[in-house]
Amino acid sequence: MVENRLDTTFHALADPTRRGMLASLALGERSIGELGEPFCMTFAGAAKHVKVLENAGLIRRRKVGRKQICALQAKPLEEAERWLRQWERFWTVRLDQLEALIERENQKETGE
Amino acid sequence: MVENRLDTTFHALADPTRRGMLASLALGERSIGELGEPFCMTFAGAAKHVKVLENAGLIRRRKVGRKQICALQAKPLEEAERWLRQWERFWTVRLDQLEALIERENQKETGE
DNA sequence: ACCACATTAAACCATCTGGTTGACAATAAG
DNA sequence: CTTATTGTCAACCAGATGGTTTAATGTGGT
Repeated sequence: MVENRLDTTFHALADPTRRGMLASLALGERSIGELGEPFCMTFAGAAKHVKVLENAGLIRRRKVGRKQICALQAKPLEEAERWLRQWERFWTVRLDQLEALIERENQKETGE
Repeated sequence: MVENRLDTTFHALADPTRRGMLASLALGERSIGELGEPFCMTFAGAAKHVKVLENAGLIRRRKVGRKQICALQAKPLEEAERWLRQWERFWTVRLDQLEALIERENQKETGE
């Protein structure tokens, strides 16, 4: 189901555990055990999240002795951010006109 | 499982059909039928995607006659973009040093 | 009143997800 | 060699997802 790069990137980011792991990696490299430690979770469970991040290209692993050291790989994040930036005008330029329009509609309809 | 705003936003974006619907909405308002039309899919199937987008706060609906007119609502996109921008330094400032480091590691290990 | 259209809701299905457990492999250390 | 550490793999589970079909609702047009 998940096919292209944006799919896998956004999917990887749609989970607080994985975003936490990325935040942890932002502070420095971590082994899988270290990455999973903050979350109440089995080692194998954490390893699955790591694999999702790896498949999305968001981290890179290298072996050091018996440890797997993970490091952040931000390229896919850049692509995702570029895609999102495409929509910037919809929350800036159009905001004023949209808001007026929506206000008017809300008064007529739900009034949320 | 899906809890906070970033979760629902990223999850909604992790699907090409839904991103396509957003792209369609970028050109103007659309009914659910119009949104689903480009994708080989049942109406009910398309309506489910629309509901995901709505739950993520990415679209807003209003009733016009017997149609449900959907309009883009970009606020959550802005939040997601802001979160992603947080990582910008990892694909800019650190890129040079990281690349050198990774190169050295690759030569020693896998050589991917 | 009646029919066609736009949408909703519910039941169902296959697959994916996020998590567990337990068995196993590889490496460091004693 | 033996043992503890670090990680992989496969099986399993409950629940979510993405899709279908079918039946029902609401609305507009005639």
